[in-house]
Amino acid sequence: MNLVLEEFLPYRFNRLAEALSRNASVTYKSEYGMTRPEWRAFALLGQKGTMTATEISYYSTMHKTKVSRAIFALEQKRWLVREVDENDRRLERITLTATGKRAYEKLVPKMQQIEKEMIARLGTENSAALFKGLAALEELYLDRETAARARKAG
Amino acid sequence: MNLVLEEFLPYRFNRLAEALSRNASVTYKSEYGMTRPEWRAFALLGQKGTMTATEISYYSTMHKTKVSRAIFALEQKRWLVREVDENDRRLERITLTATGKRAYEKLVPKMQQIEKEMIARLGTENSAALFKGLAALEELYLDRETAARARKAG
DNA sequence: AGAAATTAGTAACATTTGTAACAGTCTGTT
DNA sequence: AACAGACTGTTACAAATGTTACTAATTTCT
Repeated sequence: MNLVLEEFLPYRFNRLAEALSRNASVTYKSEYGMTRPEWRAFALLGQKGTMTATEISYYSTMHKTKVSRAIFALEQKRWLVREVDENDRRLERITLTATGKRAYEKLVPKMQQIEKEMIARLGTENSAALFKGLAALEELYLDRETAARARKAG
Repeated sequence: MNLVLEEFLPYRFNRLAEALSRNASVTYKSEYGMTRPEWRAFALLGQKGTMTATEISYYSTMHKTKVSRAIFALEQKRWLVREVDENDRRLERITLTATGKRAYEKLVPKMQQIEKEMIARLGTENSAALFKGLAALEELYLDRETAARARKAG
């Protein structure tokens, strides 16, 4: 009858997720004034091009109201524009503006650098172990489609 | 210039942390009506015995206002009592009541079972890899003391 | 065709969380 | 002793998030 909180896996994951996010967010927060939901939507738009809010929600695993607010904020910054889809007028096609794309091109290398340094500090062996473990967990704990996307992404 | 959100480590950690927490919280939420902050404080009190709010905050990595609210809720449930420390009257010594301890003894095995099943599903090899990777990350990304505690905890 | 159900996105409301200020207590210096 | 500074825990206020309800558009079913 002895549970040690610090060894409890969900707690360890939460603590690490917070630490890694804090570490990564320094750049997009301080240099670009973005929140985490904004960063996620922004990263997806840069990655995939035109998307709808529902698609952003799906790929970012964020609730649609959160996405709605993030998109609004990015729109205020003039980093994206919306266009009503003429075939289905419920949909809004969301696309980064030229300004938004420039910001994306400047921000992404910095974010990649952060991740690269993290993996470098971990070392080859530890990061191989980590990635193996993460992939296995994702397979088990993310819904089938999400896991398939993660697996395919490698 | 191509960042894939689903491969981005902080995002993967956040998504998994959410999934694992959701999975674990089913039990303490539905059966015991506890929130996550309450569960963390409760688990620590059961684990370590009498503590102060500051100590709970330290070991749970939760802000003191969050701890304050969690303690208040657990007190309403009659699961803990406070006693002002006579040597330093700023401090409150917090201890589980007999009722609280009974709940702890009933809840902990269930939570351990959840974790055990998770590790079993992962398999020996994957969980070994996962634990190795997590330990290495904690070493790098949690502050020195926290990491030392985690390492010592094994 | 036309009613009923579904979908996309937003808005209103409630809850949770974070930030800043606070009262009470203790410590150290003079 | 008395003052400044630091510490513990709570409270008041602000910001973020989640839940529900809604409008408008589309699809489905009869």
